Amino acid sequence: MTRRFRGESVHKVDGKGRVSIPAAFRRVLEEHDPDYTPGLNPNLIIVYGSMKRKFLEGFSMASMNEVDDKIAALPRGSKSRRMLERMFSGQALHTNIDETGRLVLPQRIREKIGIINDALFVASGDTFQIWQPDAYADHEAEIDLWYDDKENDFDPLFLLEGEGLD
Amino acid sequence: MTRRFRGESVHKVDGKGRVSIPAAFRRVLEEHDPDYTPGLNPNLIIVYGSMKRKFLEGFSMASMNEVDDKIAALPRGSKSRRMLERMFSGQALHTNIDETGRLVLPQRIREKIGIINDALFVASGDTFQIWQPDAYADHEAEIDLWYDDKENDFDPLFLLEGEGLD
DNA sequence: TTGATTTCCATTAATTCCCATGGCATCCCT
DNA sequence: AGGGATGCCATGGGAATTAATGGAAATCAA
Repeated sequence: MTRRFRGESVHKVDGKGRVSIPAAFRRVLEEHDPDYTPGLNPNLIIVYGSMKRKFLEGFSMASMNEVDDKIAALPRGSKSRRMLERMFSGQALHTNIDETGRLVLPQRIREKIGIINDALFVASGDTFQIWQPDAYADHEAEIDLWYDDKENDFDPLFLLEGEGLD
Repeated sequence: MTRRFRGESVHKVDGKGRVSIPAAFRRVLEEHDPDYTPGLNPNLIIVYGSMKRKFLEGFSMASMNEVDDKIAALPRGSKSRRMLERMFSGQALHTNIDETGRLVLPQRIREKIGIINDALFVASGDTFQIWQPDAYADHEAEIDLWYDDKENDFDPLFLLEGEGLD
């Protein structure tokens, strides 16, 4: 296993849709782009998916290839395969980071998830998510509630022991 | 399992957030970083977690990978998994020790646990914790309270027999 | 040809790098 | 056993770099 995305941070989005990608994420994208060489700009895929989805998902080239391969292994014409293909082929955008470390989010995509001035980047294993900050807070509220029930010194690692937890 | 963290000590934090990591801890981090080679600087992950948590948790690469794998084994979309992913992917920081044996704690993280001039490092099995010294004292007091309930000659090792787990 | 998209340059704050010092503990040599 | 010499450890300070962000000029595209 190589290096994963890690961390969260908020960045400004300007009128043209430009956003800085967290520097730490850039390192991962570079490392996972087979075409990358120092001095060049790493590629990545932004998946926006259906209207239901309230965040964007960023894939390194390596992770995307992995997903593509898995999809390709599904029976041709199966419903799952068609669904996945639509999402990861159609509802996705191949782009790259520019020399100043920024990514351009087209207006249509920004509108879809309600981003205006700020974008929240959150690492999630071998992909990362981009949220409109308030939407993320709402989304996480449920988890927070559940967590608030726990003892003050509850260690989430306990969940790894996987007893009867959901 | 190999060598574990052991001991506790206080170190200065300067204006830039630099703190020396206890030398003994460094040895463990080096040993547990698959990418480490003499002359290089070992990587580690600092997990800061939710607002509730009053300390930082330091993971060697090996321990972190172990945790990542266990998380990946949980059912996708379950509350536990999302909770853990948020904590160990989002609320965490991948960093490394510099040539002088120091670690940099970004301001945001220092503020979160109230660290100003000093940081207390406490070993805890295969991870270690970083506390604002006074906060740790309070925390210890709670543990002492619990311990005071036990008989005078209560041997903590008795807990290993796994009777009344809580 | 007008709005949108890229490039290129500029600024400031944050982060990293490099060099320096004093304190201990160890080693070693005579 | 004395007395450096050696080396790692904990810290500090300043210089050099990178990161994040803004704005204007140059290109595209329909």
